[in-house]
Amino acid sequence: MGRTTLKSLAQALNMSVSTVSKALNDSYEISEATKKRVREFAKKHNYQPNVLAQSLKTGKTQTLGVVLPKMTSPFESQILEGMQQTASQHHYRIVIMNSMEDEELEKQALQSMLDKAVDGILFCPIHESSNIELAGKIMEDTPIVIFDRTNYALETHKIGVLNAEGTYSACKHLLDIGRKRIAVFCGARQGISAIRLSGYERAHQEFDIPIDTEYIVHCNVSSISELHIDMERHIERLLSLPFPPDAIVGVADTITTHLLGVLAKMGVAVPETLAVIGFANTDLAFSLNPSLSTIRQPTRDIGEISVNKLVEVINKRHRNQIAWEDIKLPTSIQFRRSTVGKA
Amino acid sequence: MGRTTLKSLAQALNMSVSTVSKALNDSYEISEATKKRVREFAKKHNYQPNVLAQSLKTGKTQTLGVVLPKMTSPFESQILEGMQQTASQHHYRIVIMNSMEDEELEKQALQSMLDKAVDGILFCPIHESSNIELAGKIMEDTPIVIFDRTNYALETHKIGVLNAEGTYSACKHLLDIGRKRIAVFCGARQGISAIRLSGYERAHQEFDIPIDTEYIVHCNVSSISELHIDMERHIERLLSLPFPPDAIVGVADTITTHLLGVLAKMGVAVPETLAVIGFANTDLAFSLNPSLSTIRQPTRDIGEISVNKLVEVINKRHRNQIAWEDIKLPTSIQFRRSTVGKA
DNA sequence: TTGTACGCGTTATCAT
DNA sequence: ATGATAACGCGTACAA
Repeated sequence: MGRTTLKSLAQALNMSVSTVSKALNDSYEISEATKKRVREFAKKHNYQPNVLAQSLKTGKTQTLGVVLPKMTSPFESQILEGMQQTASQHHYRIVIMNSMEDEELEKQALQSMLDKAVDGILFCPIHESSNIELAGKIMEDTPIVIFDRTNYALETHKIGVLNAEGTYSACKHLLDIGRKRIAVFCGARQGISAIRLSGYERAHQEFDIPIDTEYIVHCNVSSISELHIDMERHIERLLSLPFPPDAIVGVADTITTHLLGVLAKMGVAVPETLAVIGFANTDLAFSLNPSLSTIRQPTRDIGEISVNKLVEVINKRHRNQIAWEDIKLPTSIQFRRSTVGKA
Repeated sequence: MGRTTLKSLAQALNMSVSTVSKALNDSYEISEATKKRVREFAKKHNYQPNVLAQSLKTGKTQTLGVVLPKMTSPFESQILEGMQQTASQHHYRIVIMNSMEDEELEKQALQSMLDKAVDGILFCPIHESSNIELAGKIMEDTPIVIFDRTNYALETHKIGVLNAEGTYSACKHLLDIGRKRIAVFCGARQGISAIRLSGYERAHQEFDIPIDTEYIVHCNVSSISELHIDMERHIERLLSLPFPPDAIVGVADTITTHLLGVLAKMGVAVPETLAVIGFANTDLAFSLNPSLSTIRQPTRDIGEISVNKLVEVINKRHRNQIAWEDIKLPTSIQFRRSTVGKA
């Protein structure tokens, strides 16, 4: 059996295709009587309009593209779920392209969006300037919204978090509870990591505590095993300093969570010897032992707002002269045993 | 500037649309000379075929739909990433619909796939019979592959894991290291949970150990906080039995990981008082303290094989008389300190 | 109020 | 080897 189309409906109902089309689209030029007849008949034969044909005609695909570097950690999947749900409310579907932190793959992903198969793009770039010209070109006819890694030189809406604030609050918390010698474990020297580091610096300035550069650690995050080795090395070094730190702040999910594992393996007492806090969006923070104090990002909101903003732009008549927003959502801190102890 | 289309190319090159089309599709009826001319010109004006028009014409969308109950835990996102990558290799894109464990939403998700906007569907059902008639109907013209929750009464390819085997191996491991009183923490009484429980039973039969029904615990998994409360209650009960258990097996990711947190909070020594092992696909197993022995599912393979099988069916001429496969991949166990101690 | 005719961009059939 | 034409399913300006 062939699919029910406008044509088949029209034939069966003995009217023209356009009448049926208009009736189903609730056009004012069609009488209530026929509308009802058509609608009922269509429902009975459960007619589903062919979205492809619709899209071809209208130029709208009701599809949003997401390009992001990875999607395995809870942070990304929470964002994705937020996007998915919000998009769904706006009657958009979502196609996901994983750039896998690879600039060439990212290029391909963006390219494949260029063929007018999406109405808008949610983009989390590999780094500050990855595929920037391409992105700019795409933006000429397809709106792009940047999320998470908002330090990207494209004039458009950006949705991220107050990264420096997060680290600042974590440090302030540590200082408040008497930990004055705070080490910080970063990833790369650039990007978000650097911004988060600045919060560390500000906290120290405010509390008039000089920063010991020995305490600023850049970990090798090329792989999990490398990370473990490197962290262990750094911890050993730090603990053998004349003035060893009494706390560590992790500025990325992977770093923070694995840090706790490495410390446990090394037999370092947390929080007695070293208090630990850091960015982490895992639900398992509670299950870690000691339970982990975390800086949480509002992932769901990031996803939701990104989609809302994108849809807003899509529906806007004149895309020039939009006042682009650089939205920074606040992080929230949860104090658990890794900083405050048994309480 | 308008988009470059076949028509605009044809005009500029002063030939017909069909010639250009054939040239770009490398048709044998076009001379090498013109092919080259056309290709170069198209590249220069970076022509991108309109996939919508292509799809409308060919009936193929090069899109796969994924319908799954949730996507926030690492287990699902690992599967998704596997699917995404494999699909990409086959030149398919992926659209994801989240059913959020809700049968009505699942119905909508499936419905929305019905409009011929996808070439095939990767489906992880809410439960054994959710939307089964609808799925059957869809299968009449769009192939479906079931993944993960393979106890679903639809005649098609299914890709899951040897669930009973996993629990069996975990129990065997515990028995081997001298833990003879094993409790098991399950979720619902049906579905995968029940299957995994059967592995528990088989292990006991084989080792000639009678099963104490007090040891079989069904947790309230309606929410995380409920789960915590319920688990704590059960653990208290178990430990005050005349013959308390000396090990616990968790048969679901959430249960296993949160179990460790609850035990830590209660101050129960792991593995001294209770050894813990269970299904869990989190990378954080290492970071948990004690590090967690886990039954791991080959998530990446599940995603990859599901897509491969689906694409295979899509490309098959005669869809009747396919020998449907019920693929069960082996799980793997990683022994860590939560069972074997400091080693 | 309803119907006719055309076009969206592509592929495919049939002439030339 | 190349070109004219129809068709995919839909929306819509225009005619009736």
